[in-house]
Formats: sequence, C-alpha cells, structure tokens
Amino acid sequence: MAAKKKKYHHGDLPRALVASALEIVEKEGPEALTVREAVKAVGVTHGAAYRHFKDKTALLAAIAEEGYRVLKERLRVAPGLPTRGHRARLRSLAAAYVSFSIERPAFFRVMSGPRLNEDGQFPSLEKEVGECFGIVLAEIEEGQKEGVFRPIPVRDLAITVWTTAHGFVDLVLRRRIKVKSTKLAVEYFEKLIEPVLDGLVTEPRHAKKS
Amino acid sequence: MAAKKKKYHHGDLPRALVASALEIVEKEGPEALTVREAVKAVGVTHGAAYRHFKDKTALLAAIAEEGYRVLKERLRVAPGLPTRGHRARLRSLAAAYVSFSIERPAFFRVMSGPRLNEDGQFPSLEKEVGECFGIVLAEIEEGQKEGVFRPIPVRDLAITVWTTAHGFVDLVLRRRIKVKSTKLAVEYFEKLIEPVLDGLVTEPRHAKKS
DNA sequence: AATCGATGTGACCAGCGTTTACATTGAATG
DNA sequence: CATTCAATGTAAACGCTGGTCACATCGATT
Repeated sequence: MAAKKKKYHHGDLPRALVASALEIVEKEGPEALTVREAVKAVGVTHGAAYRHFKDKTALLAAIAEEGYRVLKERLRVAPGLPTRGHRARLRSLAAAYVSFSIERPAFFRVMSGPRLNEDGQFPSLEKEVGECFGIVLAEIEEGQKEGVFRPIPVRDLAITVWTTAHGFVDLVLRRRIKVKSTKLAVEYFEKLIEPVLDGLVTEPRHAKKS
Repeated sequence: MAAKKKKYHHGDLPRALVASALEIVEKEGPEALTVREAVKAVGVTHGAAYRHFKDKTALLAAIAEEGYRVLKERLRVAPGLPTRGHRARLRSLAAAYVSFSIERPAFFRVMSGPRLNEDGQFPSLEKEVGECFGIVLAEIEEGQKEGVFRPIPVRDLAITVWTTAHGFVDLVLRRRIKVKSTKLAVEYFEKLIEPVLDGLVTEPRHAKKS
C-alpha cells in the first residue's frame, strides 16, 4: 500500500520520461513511441513533457544520447588487457558494437534512426557519438604506430570497421541477414570480420590449417 | 488548355500513386509521406488509395519494390565486360549499390526503412531483393570457381560485401560519414573497399608503389 | 508572509491513417 | 441495346497524434 504521494511537481520528469520512453521503444519499437503513452507511466499530462523537451525528436535524442553512453562503456571494457594485441583489440571493439546493438536494438534503432544528426542540433548527443568514435580511433592509432595496421589514414581504417559493424547490425535487425539468436549473430560477425581484418593489417594473412 | 478530362475512374491509380508518393519522398523524406498528400497530385480522394493498397505500409512496399527493380538493372550492367576480372567486377557491384543508394536516397531509405520485411508480407518485394542478392552471389560463385576469392562460403563473402556497402551508405546518409558530394562519396567508398577486397581474394595484396 | 519563475493541467487545434455507407462507372451478359 | 454487377471513387466520420496556450499550482527566495 505504499502509494506514492501525488505531488504536483514530479521531481525529475526528464529522466523518468526518457526511461518510460525507452521502455516503450524496447517493447513496441521506435515508431510506436508516443509522447502521450510515454507520459502515462509517469503520471503526468502530455503537455508537461514539452516543458522539458522541445519536441518528440528531442526526447528521442535524449534516448539516443543515453544509448551512446552505454555503448561507450562497453567499448571501454571491450578490448580487454593491452597484452592481447591490436588486431584482437580492434576485433573486440567491433564485436562490442555489434553485440550492444543486437542485444539492445531499441537503443540502436533510436541512435541510428531518425534524423537526429542533420545539423548541429543536439550537441551533447554529438559529443557522445564523437567519444565512441574516438575510442576506436585511439586504438587504431596505437596499433598503426606499432605497424600492425596498414598505412592507411586512421580515419579511413576506423570508418571501414565502423561501416562493417554498423551495416551488419542494420541488416540483421532488418532481417536481411537471418540469424537464430543474438549470440549466434555476434559469432557470425566475428567470423565475417576476420577476412576484413586480414585486409587491414600488415602481417601476412592468417594461415589456414590445410 | 489541354485540360485532362475528369474521369471518375482514374485508369491506373496504383502506378500514379506510387509515382506521386515517390516524388514526395524524394522532396521531403520518407517520414513526410502522407497518404493524403500523395493522393492530391493524382486528383482523387484519399480513401481511394485504400482500394489498391491495404496500408500506408503497402504503398511504401510498392515504392521499395520499384527501387529494387532499378537497383537490379544497375547491378546487371555494373560489372561491365567479363574480361575485367572478378575482383574488379565485385568492386563494381558494390560501387553500384553505393552510387544508386546515394544518388537516390529516397529509394534507399524506403527500401531499407520501415519493417517491410519482417514476416512473409510483400512476397513480390522479397523476390526483387532476392534477385539483387542473387546477382552478387552469382558473381562471387564464378570468381571463386576460378580461385580468385578465398575459400569462404559464398554466402559469407556476399554478405560481407553487402554489409560494407550498406553500412557505408547508411552512415553517409545519416551524416555520420561526411562527404561533400555524391560523386566523392562513391570515390571514397572505392578507396575504402580496396583493403576489404584484399582480405577476400587469394592473390597477394596489391603492391603499393613505394 | 509575499512573490515569482518553474512546472504541471486541461482544453483545444489541425492533421493523420483507416473504415464505412454510398455513388459512379465500364465491361460483360442477355 | 438494356441490364447487371464488380471494381473503383466519394464523403463523412472515427480515434489518435504532435503541438500550443491560458491558467493553476508549487517551492524556493526574499
């Protein structure tokens, strides 16, 4: 019976709203998200939402931003010990992007969904994106200094890996690439990316035992 | 003054509707598409649209299908003469996907946009997708027979290339990868995919002149 | 205790996708 | 040629949406 007191002011409506909205997206997909629905779980009128978010788009941007924060954490721990070698670390980064995106498709679809990044809108979102990309850039830079990666512009290398991971996830979530489980999807990706990595490193290609 | 006779029945409403809808998507983006708006240019009530399309989604599916038909044609002519060698032909296929998608983003965004391919809905759409993918498969199969591509499952090779091209386009259209023009985008892609191809072929990597 | 900016309310708007009962047609049938 | 009938288009309605606005209520500052 611990009925919450009905306060006129909520206290932290923005955060509660993002959480509620994320839950809806997780259950019914991004296009099913409705300001009115998101507001219901919070116990507030839908008009109140517009005190904190200019737009429905702004609400989506907040979700996306949160998503990039989660992704950032996963990218940070992904490479594991520095002893693993740069190729393995880069593979782990890509796999982390894939597993995050496939395990939390709601995040992924919002993060790469609407036109959140057309202009300079949502600079804080842009910042999170930049930090995620920066992690990949830094890793490749180091690896290249040690001569592991081919002498291609770092940016190009990073974009190639990003492109591969992103495209894979997108096609999986759109059911163009069919997989039976999220776990298998990540395993499949790790198999696919191996030849791509071969093309990005200087060391002679993995000798297949045959 | 060749005012068209106002006939009660349109003649070919479905085709006209798809054309009108595509035009809107081209001008204002897919999310701006409205059944009511699409119908205006055709001079018919919005209710009439539902005689021919179960849904707004079905209308989008028709656009997507048309898009895959156009793409298919471009994939067919892309490889050029068979004398070019399989690596060049595969690169051309990927580049054709990229240039089509970037030159006609409206098509791309509809084709890979909403959940058109969740279940077995829109089988005719599914067929077009399959044919496009089939062109890539066939090319790789041949190249592999001649020992140009590494002995990886054909499907995996095809998916890797598709993933790369698709991911690149998606990131470009979402302004995550910044390019100054569509032409430069394609050129940039062709540069990026080179190392990837290196990883997919058996021949020793391109010797860089240095 | 009075004040005031921030926050929430409720009513309202135009526009949307979709459905329905009804009107109009052209082609097939006799 | 007249009749019929399925296909196609119309008009009005439904519930829902994103967004706005005048107003109510609060909590912190004075």
